[in-house]
Amino acid sequence: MKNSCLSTAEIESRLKTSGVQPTAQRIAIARFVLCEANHPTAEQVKAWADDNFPKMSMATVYNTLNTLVQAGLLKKISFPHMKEAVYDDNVTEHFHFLDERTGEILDVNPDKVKVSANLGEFQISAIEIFLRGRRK
Amino acid sequence: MKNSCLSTAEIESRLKTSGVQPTAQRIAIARFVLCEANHPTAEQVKAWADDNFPKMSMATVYNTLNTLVQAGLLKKISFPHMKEAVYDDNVTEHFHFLDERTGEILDVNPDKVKVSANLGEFQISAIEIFLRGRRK
DNA sequence: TTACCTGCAAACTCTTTGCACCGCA
DNA sequence: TGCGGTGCAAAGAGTTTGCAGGTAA
Repeated sequence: MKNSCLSTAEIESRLKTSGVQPTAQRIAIARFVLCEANHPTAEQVKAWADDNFPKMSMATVYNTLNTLVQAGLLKKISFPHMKEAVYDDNVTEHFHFLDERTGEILDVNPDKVKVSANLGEFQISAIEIFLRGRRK
Repeated sequence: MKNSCLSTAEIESRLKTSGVQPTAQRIAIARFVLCEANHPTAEQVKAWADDNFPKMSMATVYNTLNTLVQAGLLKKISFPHMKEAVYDDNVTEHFHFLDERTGEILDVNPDKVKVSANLGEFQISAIEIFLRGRRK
């Protein structure tokens, strides 16, 4: 579990602030993705829900995740090495590192990476970086 | 059409060299992807085939593209802004730039981009960079 | 009451696979 | 003749959507 974990009440408040009506399903999923999970897929959210919530359908999982993305609480990301999308609770600009040994995705603070590109007549508005490697 | 365009005979020779039996369908697709197209999707290859080849099925398009990828003549890539895969005839290391105005994908020579990252205990084995922007 | 959310199933897109047929070595 | 490639259709994964019923303000 992440150290920045929030209480149910805090999740509810964040949902309201973002204009999302806080239903039981939304609070549960938001809490899981924002507090417990690390770049989960919809499948993983569903698996968690099956163990911790009575009768949640896959459609509700997707609908809820999409709602949270639209509200700006999550980012939907697709990585080159997997076909399913993952949901990232870190909505600030950052990069990703894949530990090829464990398959784990780690966030990389942009401060850790220096990039400079000169594309002549093309003006760059955004940069996405995906690193692979392993623990030394 | 790209300036590095190859004749049918040259394509056939490249296929043989790569251990791929040069059938009519494979020569046609290889020539299109290696010479005419720019990061095409399977759909675009199929559309081209419908106009330039008698009766080629979607399965053959996919099978052929996969064969060419396995032979090392193409790379299959998925970009964050689209769900279908594209096929890249540039198999050397390089990055990509999306012109947000036209949707066009441009290859970026690694020389044009300087990256340095310090991830402490994590050793980086590969870097993928996707740039977005527009022509000035 | 009314708007909105949920569950289910069906649809949809992209890609792969099973199988019969066919052609070239 | 036999191996391998092709075409077709069906299956498959991931995701979205339509609709009926339910729930909360």
